[in-house]
Amino acid sequence: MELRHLRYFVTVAEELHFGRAAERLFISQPPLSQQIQHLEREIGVALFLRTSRSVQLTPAGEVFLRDARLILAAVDNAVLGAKRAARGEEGWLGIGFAASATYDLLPAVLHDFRQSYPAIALSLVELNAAEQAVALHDHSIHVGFARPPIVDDLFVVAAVLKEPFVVALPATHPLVASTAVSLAELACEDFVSFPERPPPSYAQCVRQACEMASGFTPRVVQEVREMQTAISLVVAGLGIALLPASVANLHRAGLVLLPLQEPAPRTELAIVSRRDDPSPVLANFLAIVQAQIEHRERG
Amino acid sequence: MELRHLRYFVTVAEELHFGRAAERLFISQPPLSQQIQHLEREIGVALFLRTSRSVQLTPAGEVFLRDARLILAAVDNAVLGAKRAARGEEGWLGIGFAASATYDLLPAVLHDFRQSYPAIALSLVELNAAEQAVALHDHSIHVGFARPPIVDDLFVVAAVLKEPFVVALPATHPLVASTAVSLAELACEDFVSFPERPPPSYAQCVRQACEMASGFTPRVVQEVREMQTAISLVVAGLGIALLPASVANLHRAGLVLLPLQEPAPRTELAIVSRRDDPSPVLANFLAIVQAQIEHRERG
DNA sequence: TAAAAATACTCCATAGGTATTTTAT
DNA sequence: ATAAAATACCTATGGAGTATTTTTA
Repeated sequence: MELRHLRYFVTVAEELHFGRAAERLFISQPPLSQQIQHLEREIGVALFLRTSRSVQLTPAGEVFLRDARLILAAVDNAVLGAKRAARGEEGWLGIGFAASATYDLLPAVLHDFRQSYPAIALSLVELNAAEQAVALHDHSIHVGFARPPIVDDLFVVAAVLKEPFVVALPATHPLVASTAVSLAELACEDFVSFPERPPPSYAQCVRQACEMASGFTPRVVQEVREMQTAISLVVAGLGIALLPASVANLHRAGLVLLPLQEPAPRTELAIVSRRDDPSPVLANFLAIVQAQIEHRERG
Repeated sequence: MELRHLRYFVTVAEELHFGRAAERLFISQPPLSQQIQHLEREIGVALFLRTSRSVQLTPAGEVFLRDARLILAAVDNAVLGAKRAARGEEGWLGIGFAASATYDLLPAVLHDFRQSYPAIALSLVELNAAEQAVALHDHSIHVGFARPPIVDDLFVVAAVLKEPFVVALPATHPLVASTAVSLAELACEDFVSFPERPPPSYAQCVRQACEMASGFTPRVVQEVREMQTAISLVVAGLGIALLPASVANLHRAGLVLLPLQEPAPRTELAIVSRRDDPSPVLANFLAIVQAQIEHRERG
């Protein structure tokens, strides 16, 4: 069976007259009769009751007519869907993000993207940089947000953000009176930090920042995975933490966030995707990210 | 576009290899490549990204693959549906029934029919005999239950029931002490009855029964459309009524139903359908009715 | 008898086959 | 160098056209 049979059948069912139906289909009447016969023979059921004076649908024909119309509409719809998908307006986008990834840029980007492409299904999954690389490889995500350095020729990496650090202190800490803290002042503090392995990781950024700027290695008393947990431990007095500035959104009673004295090291966030990913959805997403970044740099 | 294109596309999408896909489709590779190209040209979108070493779906191809599979499944399903409809297992059946039609046979028939053909949509509508004739003519029902005589060459009429009358009396009526009543005893009673026009009607049956058996014409003090209403008026003491015996199911406080003395006239119920209706659903329904009748005659 | 569907045949467009070329790894 | 898709060209199936017959209202 071919769509031709369905198109012909629907037209005959609408006209209930082979001659007029053939006219509408821009073919002559005999081949139309034949095609309908082929169709009936193939499905093994009479669809029309014909006399030389009248054509009417059989009950099977009525049922088949409904289905045939749905199928033809589904075909048109599939073509439109493919076109929409080619424009990146339909489909899905898998996004991986590190636990340390911005609590500020990502929500804004997601909001903008939803606004522009409401029909795209978004799949968000928290992954560290190494997991993101694997997920990009096996196509389970299209894009990842992670801390550089990310080195893989399969990927394109674009820096999206250079955030200053903030020092997270419990409200009881002697430094809370300061307006800005220098890294050197933190050399003897206990640190709450994050897993360094596998690299690249945010914890690495923190350690390198301390080593480069002030020559000390932070003494980590507690390792956690989530920003939220780190803050809880700081509030509980287990230590202090260096966090990306965007966590300012996560204010909490008993928590004080102080900026570092300039010139302060910064932590970078990058967006990673496959160089060979042709997805227009991805292209649209990257464009939205770019627009959001530019908007921030201007505003 | 033809279903061939969809079948070929789905196979290539499954194999991601034109050569193997062609093998599975029992054609050679070049025409397969061509058909996919035609498809892509027609919908104006690339569905595959090919190199000489690899074939992969574009995002548009992924979306189109889902739709193409649904369409091909819908086609198979439409064929099965038509076959089921031809066997009278799918479709709909419009049933008209007179207000006086049995409160006994019809529910039993509907129950049996539902049991055997659960996928048939039933459309029940209360119509008098004249309205049923119109509805049968314009195909808004397939079958009607009405009182004979029904004379129209377009129709086949089959008697399904010959019911005795029962006399409906208020509990306060002097005759309630009797075990059976003769029609002659009712000559001077006030009657609650039903519209005689348009014929044929149940009210005609009642009048003719009285005239033939006892030579009187019942004095109708109130005309109603529904059996339920007639019973209410009888209970309220406005008069008596001759009802078909099947209303015994509609018992009510203050209502007494008495049989007529034999030989008593009977009222017939017939089932009417179009002689030219080829519907296997109708055929199945008539068979169920027949089976129910035979079951009653035996039981 | 007339309108309309079916049949008989003819033709050609195009699906599909074979041979070969191109391309990317 | 090789595997695989694309291209070129040929063949033949079957869809569509024309002429005619059959059917029934």
